[in-house]
Amino acid sequence: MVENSHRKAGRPRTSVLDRERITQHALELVTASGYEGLTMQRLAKSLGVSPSALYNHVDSKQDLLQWIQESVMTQVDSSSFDTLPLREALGHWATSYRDTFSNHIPLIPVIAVLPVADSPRTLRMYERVARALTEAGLAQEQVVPTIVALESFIFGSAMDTSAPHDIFDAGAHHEETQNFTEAIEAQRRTEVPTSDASFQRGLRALIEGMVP
Amino acid sequence: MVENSHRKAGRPRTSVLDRERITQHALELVTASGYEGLTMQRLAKSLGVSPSALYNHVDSKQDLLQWIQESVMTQVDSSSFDTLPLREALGHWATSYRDTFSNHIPLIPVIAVLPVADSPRTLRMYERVARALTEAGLAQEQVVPTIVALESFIFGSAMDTSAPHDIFDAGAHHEETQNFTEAIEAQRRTEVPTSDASFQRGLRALIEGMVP
DNA sequence: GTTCAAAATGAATTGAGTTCATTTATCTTT
DNA sequence: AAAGATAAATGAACTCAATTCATTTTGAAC
Repeated sequence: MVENSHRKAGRPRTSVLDRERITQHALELVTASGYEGLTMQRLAKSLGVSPSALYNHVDSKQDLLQWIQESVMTQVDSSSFDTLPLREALGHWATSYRDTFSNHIPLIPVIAVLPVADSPRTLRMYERVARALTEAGLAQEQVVPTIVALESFIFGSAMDTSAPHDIFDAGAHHEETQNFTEAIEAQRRTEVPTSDASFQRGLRALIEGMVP
Repeated sequence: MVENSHRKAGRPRTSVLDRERITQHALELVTASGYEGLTMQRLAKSLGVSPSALYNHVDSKQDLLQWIQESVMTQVDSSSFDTLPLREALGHWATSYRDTFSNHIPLIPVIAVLPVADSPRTLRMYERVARALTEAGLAQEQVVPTIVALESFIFGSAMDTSAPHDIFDAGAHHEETQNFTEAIEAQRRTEVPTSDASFQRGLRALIEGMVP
């Protein structure tokens, strides 16, 4: 464990690095060149420091990804629960959640498996949604399954946004896949991107089917 | 591209390796020790061959993962569309799909982004579902969004199954997250695993809300 | 038997994350 | 002001991936 908080004795040299600066530079790297571009070496260079110096502050790259998650989480907008009726609020929140993580897909497998206690912001978000669902009269034992189902759909949909637009091209197999091929064509004619149409459609169904 | 199929001239030595044997051994490795255990080195050793020999048959590890995907896809059961009413059939299919990929989570980001033309079996599965939806009278331009929404939910839910059971422990933050904490407790009392309850609940909502 | 080309080899390359002994710099204490 | 304590930073090294390439092996076709 790395501790940078309560210092006691014999002061060391003042540090160039701290969690905030590291996270900020990591996010800049990700924005500029994606998660493939985020290596400890490059991050160190961006901070003007040697790679090993990072390990005085972060335990591992996994750890760094958690810091990034916590930061990215601030982009998810939960404010609609204060201003809109439940169903609309859920729609806004879910959309914001998906759009945010569309740009941070490699975080998803990390998040999906990590204890929420490590991410206060995530926890606060869950609490806000749970409160809204409870106040709307949803049976208490259904609150968590409802949130998890929505989140699973959101994560899956976020990954879907990174699919190439021609992902469904059947290539050589058009004859054997008539129904599917024609459905693709029909959808294409609507001129709505498949991932958006799918997200809207699924989200509506989930909310109407699970939320009072 | 690697071609092992139509041979023409000057016969070389008979190969120890082919797609089938490579895929089979890769799957054994994955089953035995997960995807972290699947390295080209270990795969080569399992096949009694040097790592570089693999590259006469596979272009890259990505390629190998696609082979695995194609093989794993056979475990997804689409037969219910021949025997059950649409909604029940979708339920069976989706459940089988999720259960299959619960054991192959690292494949999900690979699949989600890859052209389906590269996976004949996936394509056939889509065709089967598309046909069922079309025959049931679903508007043609809604067929693909319906499938994609279901699949996003399935993938997200599959990832969720690998979460630790105590993922929602709020740790030190119980006071600030009353609603959520109590919801967790209520859900726990049902003695149904959270991931299963969530999947059932979301799946029902999606089917009822999207399928005639 | 000679030829030819695919298959297999093994050494080398690249690039990642991480560790560690050592040095640096600054605060605290005397 | 000097000494002591200690976090921070360094640079070299280590491990372990995937992948490449020059070379050798080998078995079918002629």
